[in-house]
Amino acid sequence: MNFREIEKKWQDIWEKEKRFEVKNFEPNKKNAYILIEFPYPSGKGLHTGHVRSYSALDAVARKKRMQGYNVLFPMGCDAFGLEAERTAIKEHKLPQEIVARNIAIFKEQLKMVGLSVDWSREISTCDPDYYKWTQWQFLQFYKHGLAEKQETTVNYCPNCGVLANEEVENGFCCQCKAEVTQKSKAQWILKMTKYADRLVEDLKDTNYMDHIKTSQINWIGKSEGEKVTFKIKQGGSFDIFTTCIETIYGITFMVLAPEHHLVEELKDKIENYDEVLEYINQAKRKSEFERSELNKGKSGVCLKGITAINPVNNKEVPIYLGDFVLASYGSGAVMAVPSHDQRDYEFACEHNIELIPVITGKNEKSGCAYEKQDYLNDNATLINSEEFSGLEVHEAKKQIALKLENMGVAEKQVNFKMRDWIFSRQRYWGEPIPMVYCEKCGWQPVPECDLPVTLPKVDSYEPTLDGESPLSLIEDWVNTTCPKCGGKAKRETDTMPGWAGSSWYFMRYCDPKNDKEFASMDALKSWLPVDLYNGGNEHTTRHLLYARFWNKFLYDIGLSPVSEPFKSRISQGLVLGSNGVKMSKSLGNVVDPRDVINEYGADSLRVWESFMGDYFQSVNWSDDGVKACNKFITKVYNFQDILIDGESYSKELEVSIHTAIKKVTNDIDNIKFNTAISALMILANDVAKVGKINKAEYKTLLTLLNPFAPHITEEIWTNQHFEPQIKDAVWPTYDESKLVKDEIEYALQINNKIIDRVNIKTNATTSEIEDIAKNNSKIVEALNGRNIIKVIVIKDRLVNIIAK
RNA sequence: GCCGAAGUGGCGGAAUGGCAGACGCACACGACUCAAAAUCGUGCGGGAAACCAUGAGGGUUCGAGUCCCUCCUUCGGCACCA
Repeated sequence: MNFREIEKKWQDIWEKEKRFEVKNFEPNKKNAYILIEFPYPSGKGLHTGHVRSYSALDAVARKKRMQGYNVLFPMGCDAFGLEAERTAIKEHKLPQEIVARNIAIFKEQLKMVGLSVDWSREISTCDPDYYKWTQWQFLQFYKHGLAEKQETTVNYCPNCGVLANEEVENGFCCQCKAEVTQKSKAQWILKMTKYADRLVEDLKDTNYMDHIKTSQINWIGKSEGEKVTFKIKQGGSFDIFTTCIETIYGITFMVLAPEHHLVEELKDKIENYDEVLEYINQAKRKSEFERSELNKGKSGVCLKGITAINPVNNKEVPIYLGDFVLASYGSGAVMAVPSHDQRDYEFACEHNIELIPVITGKNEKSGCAYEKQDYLNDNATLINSEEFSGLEVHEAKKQIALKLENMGVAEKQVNFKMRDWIFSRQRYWGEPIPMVYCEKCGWQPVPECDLPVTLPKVDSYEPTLDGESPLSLIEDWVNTTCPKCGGKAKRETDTMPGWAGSSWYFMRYCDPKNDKEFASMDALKSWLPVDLYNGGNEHTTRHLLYARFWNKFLYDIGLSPVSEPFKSRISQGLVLGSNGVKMSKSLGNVVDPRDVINEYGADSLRVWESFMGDYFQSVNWSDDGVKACNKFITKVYNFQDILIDGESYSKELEVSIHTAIKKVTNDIDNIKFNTAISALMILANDVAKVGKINKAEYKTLLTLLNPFAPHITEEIWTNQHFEPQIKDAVWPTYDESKLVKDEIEYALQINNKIIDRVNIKTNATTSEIEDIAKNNSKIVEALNGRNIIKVIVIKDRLVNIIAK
């Protein structure tokens, strides 16, 4: 049988019929929105790992349609990004060309899989008709005060300009191996932190898998504590944030981020300023990630000649710079309590600073700090803390905070781990940020009627050495007029990050051709929220957060109908190469779906990808598995040879059929595709054993298999002239009463050891079952006169007799 | 370092706290064949057995792959979260 030929035939028919095109409103039908993260069309094309989620979610979509839903199952491309730009530079082509080429490959691959995608809604983030609206939405952020320019640091390579984190390897440029430093730069940011609380709070309105909710919550990282002002003896003051105010009497030093403004302000008073400068320069060479690694040692330098005053007892303590303190979190300064914080402890050991224990309960010589998570559980009390000594920790926390607040040196503060979203990139291949700078009027938004601000086509779009975007070199594009005063002005040359376009694409799918607005409210109302959103694990924190934030903002200004855009979110496991390593071109373990489809057919590939293992876990690719699924499909195909008449299920297959319907239905709903396929294989085995199958049974089998193997099932269905056509077939339902067998086998145990197995009538009562067990001859023999202490009856499973 | 996920036969993996290994691969034997492939049938964790087996060690329970604690290993994410 030539699978490929059959599949091509049906794919052409579907396309010609526009079988999967969907209307926004379909009277008498409920809408369902099934979404897969749109792929980034890299030059590598899709590998069999991508096909796993596509075939799985396609099965969900196809089943939903047969259950009477109006299903939106769209596809598009996340086309802006670094890789296309790099490839373009390497191949001396335009990124536009590279992307067009990659999209063509990717579409060819996807179409061969036979997905029920509505291709008429296809979008691409680099299409001006699309990014016009990304820009328009940025302007709304700006107009509502959520976008502004702020000083941030960027990775800077003297030869290659600004680098992405990804391009920095151990502090060196991945291209030219030059040393990378951190450079200060004004960049556009979106004030996502304003939404931090709601982004945590509203997770309760979603059905994300628990670990995904946890990831979101941890990323946002809300913590409540005190902001405390410390005076500097030599003049001035600074703020710190702490969640452990109860340890304030244990402070033996303070640590500032190397970038802290005090260093500059107090430079005349710092006795070892040269040494300090040297340390700051060193810190500039490290990325935040490197600085974050505890095992890199506790580097730091003492600011000699200046000291801080602990407001609680006026004690004078030294101030250090330490690169483990980040300027971007809290106030860029911490109070250090080495007896009760491990990191402070290690820093103190390194720099020979004293320890003052202020909480009871732990041997001081244990070589580590007695930290919050431990002492909070120990009902510990304070020591060495003046009037607070003897208080239980929770009480001390309250009273110390109160005292400091009354003194006017502290206030309650909520901090978030999450930061505002740095939205500028000094890159060519992204959406131009639609802002104009006028000497007189400052930053001005491009008038909405002038959107999109299109990317100019240029010859050179390599990053510039002055750290500006390559767009800055295109003078006739940069120079423009001020929308406000009409005078000379310059365009913003930074572009948006790849995350921008992907933060709202699911909305555009609802109304992809709209040229009046990014999507009409009616269209959005009919589809949102997305019922099932699937994507990679690597996107369950950042992309998901950005998209939720973006939507929440649009919701607030009345442009999105829902406050949470995704009802549920799942993430598929990776498909690794057959050697158990992530598929990559350089390792030569990439499997192209086109090769598999040409050899075994798309249906075999799809069934195998569903069957290969738990959807959420990673799994190794195997060719043998495709072969096995091909065998299974062929077996179902060959049932045409043993087909007999019959419009209702036969007695012989009735239980098998109802069992399969129940299992496949529930398993698809619960994202357990592997056991759904297994249930279908069991049904096929039962049919083979019986040696015949009637029309009603075959139709049900084909319907259940259709979401996974849509081509071959439609081929068989059409060959046999089954009525109605499969596209109008209705998903079968099962009858619970038909699942009940007359008898069930029970294991009879004594003290958890199996003594015998017996069949017991399904409708037997617990006491009847107990009696059968007690009177069983093998049990009686094994008991050998021992006393029965307890009998445990587990319905449909076992009886366990506890005897002494 | 932090956050998240996961470790079950030769392999991929099943298993609402209840008979571990469903379903499939590989393998072996048999049928069909001159032969092979395909197909069909049988067997298939270890052990002669008692028993032993779900990364290691503890715990809860009549009963633990599943729940709790301590470790080890692998994978994904990261912006040290004070």
